[in-house]
Amino acid sequence: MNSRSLSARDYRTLAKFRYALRVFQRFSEEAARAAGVTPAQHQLMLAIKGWDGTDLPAVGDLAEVLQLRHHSAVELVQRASSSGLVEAEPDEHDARRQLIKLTTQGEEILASLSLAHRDELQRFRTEMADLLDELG
Amino acid sequence: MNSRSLSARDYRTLAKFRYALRVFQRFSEEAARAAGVTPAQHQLMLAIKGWDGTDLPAVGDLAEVLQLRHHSAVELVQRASSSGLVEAEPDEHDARRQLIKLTTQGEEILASLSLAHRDELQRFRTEMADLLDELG
DNA sequence: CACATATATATCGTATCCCGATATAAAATG
DNA sequence: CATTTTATATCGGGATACGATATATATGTG
Repeated sequence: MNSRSLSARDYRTLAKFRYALRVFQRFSEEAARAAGVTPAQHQLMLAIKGWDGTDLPAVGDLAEVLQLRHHSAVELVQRASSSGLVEAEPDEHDARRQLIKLTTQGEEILASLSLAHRDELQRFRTEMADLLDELG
Repeated sequence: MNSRSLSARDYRTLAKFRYALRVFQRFSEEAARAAGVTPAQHQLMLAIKGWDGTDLPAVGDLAEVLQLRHHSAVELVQRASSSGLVEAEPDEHDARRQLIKLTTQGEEILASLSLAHRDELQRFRTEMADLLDELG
C-alpha cells in the first residue's frame, strides 16, 4: 500500500479486517441481548467494572472510556439505571459529579456475559493476530 | 481467568481491550462523517470493494459480510443508493438478486477514507497486538 | 468577596440505524 | 404444477447518539 492509492488486494485485506471486527462485535451484541441487556448497556457495565481510578467513575469518565459525548453517556446511564443495572451516588467532593456503580444485578449479568465471551475472545485473538500481520 | 469467575484484573484487561476497539471505531466514524458519509455507508462501500467473489455482491452477500439482517442491508443499500454512493443492477442469472457496485463518487470517497485510515490502523495494530498478548 | 469562566450533568428534539413481522417475487424441488 | 426455499422489499417501532441548549457547581481573578 503506497501513499497514493490502494490495490484491490489492499481493499480485500481491509475488508477482511473489518469483517473480523464485525463478527466479534456481532457475537457480543447477541450475547448481550440474550442476557437481557442492550449492547451499549453491556459496554457501560464493563467500563464501570474495569475502571482503574481510585474512586468510582463519574458520568464524564464513562463518556471518555466509551468514546461518547457526555450527554450520550448521561442518557445511557439513565436507561441502565431504570433497568436496575447501575446506580448513581453524588460525589462528596464535587456536587456536580455523579459517581456510577453497578448494582448486584448488574454485577451478575456482567460476570455471566464476560465468561460467555471467553471462547469467542480466544478465537478473535488468533484471527486478529494473523490479520494484523497481513495489514502490516 | 479461571472457568468460574474473573478477577478485577481480568475485567480491567477486558475493558482496555474494548477501549482500544472503541477508539479505533470512533476514529473511523468521524473520518466517515468528515467525508460526508455515515459510518455504515463507509463499511458498506468497503464490503463491496473488498468483495472477493467472481461476480458483484448481491444484497444478501453484503448482509453476511456486514453481519446484518438482510432487510437491514436492503435499507442501507437504499440509503447509500439515493446518496449516489452505490448502484444496483439486476443479476442476469437470477432475477431475484440485485448486484451492488460502487459509483464513481463512491469509489473516490472510499479511496480517500481508506488512505485516511492508514496511520490510525498502524497505531491500532501495535496496540492491539500488545493487548492480545495480555488477554491470552 | 464578586464576577466571569470553566466544568459536569441534564433536557429536548432529531436523525440514523437496525430489528421483527410481514409481503412479494423468482427459483428450485418433488 | 404445487410446494418450499431463497432473495429482496416494506412497515412500524425502539435504541442509540447527536447538536443545541440549560442548569448547577466549582474555580480563577481582580
